[in-house]
Amino acid sequence: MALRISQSELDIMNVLWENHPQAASDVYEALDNNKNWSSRTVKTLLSRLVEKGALSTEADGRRYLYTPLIAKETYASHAARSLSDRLFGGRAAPLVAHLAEADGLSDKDIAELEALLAKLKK
Amino acid sequence: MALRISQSELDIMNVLWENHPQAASDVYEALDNNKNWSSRTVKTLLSRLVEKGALSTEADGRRYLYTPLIAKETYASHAARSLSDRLFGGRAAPLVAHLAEADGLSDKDIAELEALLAKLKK
DNA sequence: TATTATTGACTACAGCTGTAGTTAATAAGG
DNA sequence: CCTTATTAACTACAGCTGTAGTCAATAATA
Repeated sequence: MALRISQSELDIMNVLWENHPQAASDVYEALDNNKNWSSRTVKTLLSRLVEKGALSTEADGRRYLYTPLIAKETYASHAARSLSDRLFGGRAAPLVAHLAEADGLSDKDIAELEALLAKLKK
Repeated sequence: MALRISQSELDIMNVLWENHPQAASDVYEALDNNKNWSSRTVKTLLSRLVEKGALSTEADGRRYLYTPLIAKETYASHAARSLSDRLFGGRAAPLVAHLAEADGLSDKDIAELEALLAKLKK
């Protein structure tokens, strides 16, 4: 349930949510520009995610291909709710207010949110 | 900058954001119903928050009174942004969408968000 | 076939976290 | 004044995290 995914692990998950299955080396390269980890570090994080049950492996010759076992949606909903619970007593509005304040919502963001709200009202 | 506040520490901060300054024993009692920590644990968390620069202390006889050094708003904005960055590429709309999906926005939430958006558009 | 590169398995290690226990000083109460 | 309760300081310790290094097997290459 709790399936705690750490910051660094989340970077790995994001790569695999984008595209999967992928081998460790693929993940390493997909991260390359942003992160400055050694390939060992990527391997370690992958192993930990497998242990935690966040990734599955499938053998591909001598190596593994990794695939997320939990959907990004699932994790995201969980994380979003957890944040709003812990900081705002579960209220979404203050959270959005803080996002807006932190560096502003674009016009596109605003339009998207309005559309979303309209849909929710129905 | 990064000022990492852990889950448990955040529970302490929430108590002190509600009301401050407070002594360790006050914090302990304010938490009592929810959490099942020993008073030692509360003290440890308070000390760590002081070390981290999240709380200041002021002597009150033989004990300390604790006061937050960072505002809840500041921390909340930071945390909200960090989550949306790490999961949604900084887009607020998907985050709200996930909140909504996770257990629904109340009518009041929706009204609040609409008001907020209206204000942002100006 | 001998060498080199790749890969998973295992090991490392310090700092953070959750969750206290122990000690020593001191304040309060009888 | 002696006993008890309170409080901060220090210590503990396992599990998680960030960030790799080493080893051994095997695949690829010369």
